[in-house]
Order: sequence, then C-alpha cells, then structure tokens
Amino acid sequence: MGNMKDTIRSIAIELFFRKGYFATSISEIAKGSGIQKASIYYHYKSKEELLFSILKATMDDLTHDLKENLAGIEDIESKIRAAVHGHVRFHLERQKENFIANSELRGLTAEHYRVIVEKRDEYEEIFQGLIRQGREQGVFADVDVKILSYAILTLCTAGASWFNPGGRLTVDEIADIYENFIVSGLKQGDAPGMARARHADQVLAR
Amino acid sequence: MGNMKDTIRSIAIELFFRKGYFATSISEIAKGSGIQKASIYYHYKSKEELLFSILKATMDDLTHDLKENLAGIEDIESKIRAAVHGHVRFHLERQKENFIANSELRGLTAEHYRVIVEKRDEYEEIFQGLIRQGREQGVFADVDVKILSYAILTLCTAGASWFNPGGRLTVDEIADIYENFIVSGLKQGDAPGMARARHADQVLAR
DNA sequence: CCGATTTTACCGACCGGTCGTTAGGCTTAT
DNA sequence: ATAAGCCTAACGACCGGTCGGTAAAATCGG
Repeated sequence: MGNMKDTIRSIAIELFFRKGYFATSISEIAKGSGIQKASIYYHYKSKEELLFSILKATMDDLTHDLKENLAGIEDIESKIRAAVHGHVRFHLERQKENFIANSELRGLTAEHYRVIVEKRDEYEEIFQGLIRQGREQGVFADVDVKILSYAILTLCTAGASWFNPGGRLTVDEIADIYENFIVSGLKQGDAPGMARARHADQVLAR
Repeated sequence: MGNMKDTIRSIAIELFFRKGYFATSISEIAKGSGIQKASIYYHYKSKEELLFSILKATMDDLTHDLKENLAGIEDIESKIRAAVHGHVRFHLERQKENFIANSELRGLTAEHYRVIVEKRDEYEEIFQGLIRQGREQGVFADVDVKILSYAILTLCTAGASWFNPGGRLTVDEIADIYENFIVSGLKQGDAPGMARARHADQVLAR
C-alpha cells in the first residue's frame, strides 16, 4: 500500500461493495484511508471519477483476460468452456469490483456510462460469436443466441454476489459446475418431452 | 388510480426502478404523485417504510404464486418446469418491483432486511427441495443443489433487468427457453468429455 | 554542493444545496 | 363537530466539492 491513490481506491471498492455507491460518502472513504476528505480531491477530481476509474479498469481487465484465455484454442466447445471458466474465475476472484460494476452503473455520468456499456457490449459480442459459431458447426443445438448469452453471462456473474472465499467450494470447482451446466444446456435440443407437454397443459388450464 | 396511497406506491416503484432508491427523493415521488412531499408522510411514515412495503408485497406474491403453480402437479420434472416457468413469468411481468427487490435491499433497516431475507430463504428452500427430490429420484444428475439453485434463480431473475416488453419474444417464449436450458442442465452427468479434458490441460498449462 | 524555486501531498474551514422529516394550519365531506 | 387529506414552512443533518494555506520533498541554476 505504498501509494495513497491505490489505498483510496481499494477502500472505495470495499465501501462501494458493502454499502453501495450512493450510500458511501467521501468522508467515509477519507476516514478509511487515514486522510481528510479534501485530500481525496487531490487524487481524484470527483466521487464519480473514482467510481469510473474502478469500473473502467475492471472491464478492461475482463476483456483482456478473455482474449488471453481464448488464444491458441481451436475447437469451439473448448473455447466456450475456456470462456465460461475464465468468466467465472474473474468474477469470483475480483468479487467486489465486479459486484460494483454490475450494480452501480447508475452512478456514472452519461458519457462515462456510455464508455462502460461499450466495453460491456464488446465483451458480450465475443461471447455471442462463440455461441453462434458453435451453433453453425452443429456442436450446439439451435438455441437463441442473444437470450442464452445474456443468460450465461448473468449466471456466471451472479457468483460474485454470493461467493464466499474460503467456503465449501474452490473457485475452480464452482467454475467447473457452471461450465458443465452451460455446455449441456447449449447442446440440448428444443424438443419438448412428455413431461413438458403435460406441464404446459396444466398451466394453460388455470 | 382512485386512491392516493396506491398512486404514491406505483410512482415510487417506477422511480426506484429507473433511478434507484437512494437517488430518488421524496419530493420527486411527491411531484410524480401530484401532491406536496409532506403529504407523503400521511400515507407512509418514512421513505424506508415505503420501500419495505413494496418489497414485502412482492415477496409474498412470489411465494404465493409458486405454491399455487405447484399444486396438483405430481412428477418432479413437471414440477421443476412449472416452478421455473412461473418464476420467469413473475419476474418479467412484474419487472420493476422485482428489479427493486434484487437491488435495493441495502436501503432497508436491519429488522426489515431480516424479514425480506427470511421470505427469500423460504422461497429458495422450496426450489432446493425440488432439485433435491429430482436428484434422489434419479431424474436429475448428481448435481450440487445449493449452487445450481442459486444459479437457476439468478438466471431467471436476471430477465427482469434486460426484458423489453413488446420486444422480439413474448414472456412465455422466454420462459420456455429458460425452462429447457435449465432442465437439460440438471439432467447432464458430470463426466467430462474429451473437449473438456483438453481444455483443462490448456488452462492448467498457463 | 548549495540556495532558490517549484511540485507534491495534504489539511482545516467552509459553502451552497439537498435530503428526510416534522409541526401546525387550512379545506372538505360526512 | 369531527376527522381525513392535504397544505406551507421550516428544521437540522449531511452531502460533494472548493478554498487558501503549509510542510516537506524534489528539481534546478550557479
């Protein structure tokens, strides 16, 4: 913790995670950092800029990691598995930043919001491309790419809100569970079996 | 909109959804309701109580719906399908309230927070019971009940954050997609195929 | 190497504004 | 007359942000 700018940053991450962006005051961040609140403004020009710098770095690292994880992998199922595994890993290992990134976008100015959403879209498109490819190659069933990519990303991301480091399962074990769950979901066909038809009747009869 | 208490409530839901609880002021809610902000306090004794009443009603309705949806269904796969379908439906149809229920728990006092979390836990346990039953009956694979129940619930819930009423797909179409995705995920075995093993090697080699 | 100057990193005091909430009074329908 | 339903006015607390200033460190000219 040599430099104060990083200290402020990590205290802010901790507080934004625990109490939320709007419920966290500059003076709390200052108190946690061991300085006066005016001194925060030497390092960051506003509270919103502090939030933005956290979100921006998180999104950049996320996309960078994904590209790195995919490099050198050939077949599409392995690619999807690598992408999912890495996504889960990243979100569990950097739990707090990711939680903030998924819940505090409303704290951003219009321009900063646009920047973050662009980065998120870029990331999502890589994912959607993988699913589309898998579908075209016949590895995955004829699934709805958009809906399922949202589903998969949210699914993995959600880990960040309940994951307990040092709990029953390790990061890689959880990532494995998700990986299998998702791949088998992608491989399924759309043929509704008996059970499903029976259920539909029951629901419609209400 | 005969009565003012309900008007205030629905305006609050709209604003909490669009701007967040902390970023919404009492005077905005008052302005939207066409009264002065002091008049809000004739109907609700505090801003937090207004939030709590929204969340409480939402959770109560959710659990009530689930029990109703499960009544009379016998086999476990149909039960899970009904539960998932109903969960998605509820979250898409009452999108705003559910979004608030999933993002603004931090605005509650300690006691109110406890009440809502208890209701959520009760709901989750019904879901986990269904998965456990399906596993014991051999209908589902030997999956991790806790992790997958969290996964399933978050997955369906997430719809509330991106769903666009009047968009490409109807509520029931989306619910069907999720239903199939989840059931096939639950039925999968844990045997890693070739692709998965190959991928694991690549990741571990880094 | 030394003195002068600039830059870095911080502080205490304060500002304008907004917030949730309360007190008390005025209508209107019963 | 009574109470419901709403109003105006004001409160104290706190917020993000700015100001002028300061001590120490770094930089630079001779």
